[in-house]
Amino acid sequence: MTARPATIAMRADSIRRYGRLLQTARELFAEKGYERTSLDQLVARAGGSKSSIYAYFRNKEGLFRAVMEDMMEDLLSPLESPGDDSEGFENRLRAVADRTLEVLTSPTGISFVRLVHAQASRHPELGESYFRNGPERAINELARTLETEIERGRLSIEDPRKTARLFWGMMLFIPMTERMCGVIEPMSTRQRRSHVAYVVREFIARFAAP
Amino acid sequence: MTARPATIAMRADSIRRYGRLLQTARELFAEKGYERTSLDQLVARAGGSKSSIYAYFRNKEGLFRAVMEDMMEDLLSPLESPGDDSEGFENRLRAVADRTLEVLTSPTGISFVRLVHAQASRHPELGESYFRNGPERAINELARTLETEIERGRLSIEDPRKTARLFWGMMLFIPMTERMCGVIEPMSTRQRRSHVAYVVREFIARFAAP
DNA sequence: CCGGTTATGTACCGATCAGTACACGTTGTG
DNA sequence: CACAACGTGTACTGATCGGTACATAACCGG
Repeated sequence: MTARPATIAMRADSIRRYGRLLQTARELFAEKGYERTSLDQLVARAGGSKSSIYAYFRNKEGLFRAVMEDMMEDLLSPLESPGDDSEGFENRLRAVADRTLEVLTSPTGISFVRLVHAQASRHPELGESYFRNGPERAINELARTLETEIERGRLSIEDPRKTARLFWGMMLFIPMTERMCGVIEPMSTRQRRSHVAYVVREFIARFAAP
Repeated sequence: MTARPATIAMRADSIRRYGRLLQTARELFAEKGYERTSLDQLVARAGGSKSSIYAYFRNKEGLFRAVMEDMMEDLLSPLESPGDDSEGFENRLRAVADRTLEVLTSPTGISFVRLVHAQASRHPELGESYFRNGPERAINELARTLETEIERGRLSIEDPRKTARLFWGMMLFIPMTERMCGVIEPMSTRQRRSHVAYVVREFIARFAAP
């Protein structure tokens, strides 16, 4: 297939091939789902051959796991930025909420969550891993932020973790559902900002200390 | 396959066969998803033969659409109960929220939502139809209830529809996500009641008129 | 420059799929 | 009772799937 005479060293070439297979598999799984993606299609689009797939990933399931790990890393890493304490509670909340909403409602994010939900029964460790590193982490980190804000006397909250769950629900549920059902396009920056501003404003107003 | 001599009139027999195919297809799609369910499996479990499937549903896609319409009706009908005005706002809110949470986090509900989300890109009308008859209706009905409560001076809310979206997010997002990812079992009645009571209490307390 | 090892491309395999052809048995009608 | 119409079961088809055997090509240390 590749007309390139391959004068380059095998090592580097293999790495490139590996990355290309992984990237293309990602696109295909995102477009068509796991079952509707065939390895022949993957080879046709990415180049190389099925032998490479089985050498690198053992089988289709192994390829899927590798793709999902790769996607998870890419999607969750933007959410790790620590948040600058100097910008104040409201701005920090807005920043982290906006990043989260952006990632989750993006085409890649929606495809990823669809794959996780659809395959969670066959791959329990996938659903578990996503939940622990995604939603649960977001809840815990927000809870810690809320605690310090409580100590400063700015919020009137009894259980920070439960309240963090409420916040993420208010922020994400409807936009996510709309995107998952395909009734809205990916959100523009303006739409996102507007939604985030509204929810954060409501949240702070409603949960502020009297 | 069926040893029954079929002395009954064809008409009634066909109806039973139709219903049995629909019901069994529903179970199979819920268990294994659309792509992993084969029509041979369906015939093996439901009895009858593939000819009947193609006579009744035209093809596999038609069967899928029929199954999803059937499931949607079953799932959404419990949510139509009007709600008794005499029991007061808080109790009505609790009742409708509990029914909704029960339906959506049940095994059937989770399977249905997974199918909708997974097939929404290939069947835009399916995602649309679910969203309009499910989430959107729930939002609109809650918004109407909120409006009357605002008029009575009990709530301090500017935009009832936006607030209804917040409420459903608080109520459903985390439990649904946990179920979709497979990190919790179906909720017990106690768990559901407890969650509903917490969210409703918080909601009313935070959004009450001063 | 050479021999053994590894990676890759090609051709193929059995299994399984959605969909169909066709013949059989049942049913309502003359 | 006979005949036409219809619904159903069986057997099949061509296509496609994941996975593999094998030959070839590129690399390495000697």
